[in-house]
Amino acid sequence: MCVSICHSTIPVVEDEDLGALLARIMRRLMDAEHPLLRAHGLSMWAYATLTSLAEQPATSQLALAKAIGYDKTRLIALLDELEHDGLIVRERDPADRRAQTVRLTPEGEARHAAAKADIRKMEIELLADLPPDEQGALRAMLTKLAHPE
Amino acid sequence: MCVSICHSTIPVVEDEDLGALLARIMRRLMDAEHPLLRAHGLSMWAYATLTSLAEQPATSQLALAKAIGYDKTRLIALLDELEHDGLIVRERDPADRRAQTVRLTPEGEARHAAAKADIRKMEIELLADLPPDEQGALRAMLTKLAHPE
DNA sequence: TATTGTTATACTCTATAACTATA
DNA sequence: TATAGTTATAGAGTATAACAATA
Repeated sequence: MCVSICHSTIPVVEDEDLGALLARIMRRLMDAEHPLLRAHGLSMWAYATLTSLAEQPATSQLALAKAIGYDKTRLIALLDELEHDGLIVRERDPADRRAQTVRLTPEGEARHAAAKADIRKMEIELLADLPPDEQGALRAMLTKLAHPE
Repeated sequence: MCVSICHSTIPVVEDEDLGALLARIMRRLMDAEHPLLRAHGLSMWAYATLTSLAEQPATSQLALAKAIGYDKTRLIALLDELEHDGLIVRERDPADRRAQTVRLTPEGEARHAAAKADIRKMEIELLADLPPDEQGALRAMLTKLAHPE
C-alpha cells in the first residue's frame, strides 16, 4: 500500500501479521540457538526432550511425545540416541509392562543444565533491545498466550 | 526440578525458555491459520509472498526471496503457481534483462485482502486472553524484536 | 478391543550444486 | 567474472499405516 504526501509516493508499512512477527523472532532465536546446542551435541528436539524430563520424568514415551508436541514414532530414534549417549534411562513400567518410563541420568541433567545456561545468556542479549521493565512483561504475556486455559 | 515443602514433594515449573514459549504460540497460531488459508487456496508461503507484494512490488525474484526469508529456488515453483492462478505477474526488467519483476494482479490484491481479513479476526480472538492495553504493548514489543536495528 | 512401542514406507520440505542467459 | 533465474538431485524432516506385546 502507498500514499501520496507532498507530491511523492512512499510505501506505508502497515502492522504486520502476528504470525509474520513471531516467525521473524523465531528465526532470530533459532539462528542464535542452533550453534549453542550443537556445541553441547544436542538437536532442538533433543533439548526439548531433556527440558521436559528435567521438569518431570515421563511415565511413558507417548506421554513424553505429547508433552513436547513431537511425533511418537520419531521420538523413538531420538530416545535411542539419548540413551546411547547416557543422557536418559528407559525402564519398563512394572504396573503396565507395555509402557516405558523415561528419566534423566545425572549426565543428562548436567548436559541439560549446561545447554540451558548458554541459551538463557543468549536470550538476555536478544531481549536487551527492550527496556528491562518490558522484558518481564513480555515474558508474562507470552506465558499466558502459550498456556491458554 | 522438585522441592520439598511440608513433607510433600511437588514439581516446580520454572520459567520456560523463550524459544519454548514462542514455539507453543506459533503452533497455536498456525493451527488456527492453516484452515483459513486453505479456504482461500493459499499456502503459508503463498500468503507471505502476497503480503510482501501487497506492501511493495519486487524488483526481482531474488529480492522477493530475501524479503520473505524464503529460498530462491523454491520460490520459483511457488511463483509459477501464483502466476498460473492469475494472482501475480512476472515481467522482465528492461534495465536488467536477467531479472524479473513481480507484482500483484487485482485478483491477487483481492485474494490477499480477503485472507488477511480472516487472519486478523483470528488473531484478535487469540489475543483476547490478554487485557486490551497489553495487546498493543505486546505488538509493539514483538515488532521491536522482529526488526532489530 | 484398545494401547504402547516399534518398524517400514511414502511423502514433503529443504539445501546444494550446476546450468543458461545476461551483465 | 559475477549475478538472476532455473533445474535436478540428494538429504532431512514428516506423516501414515501396520505389526507385536500387553492391557
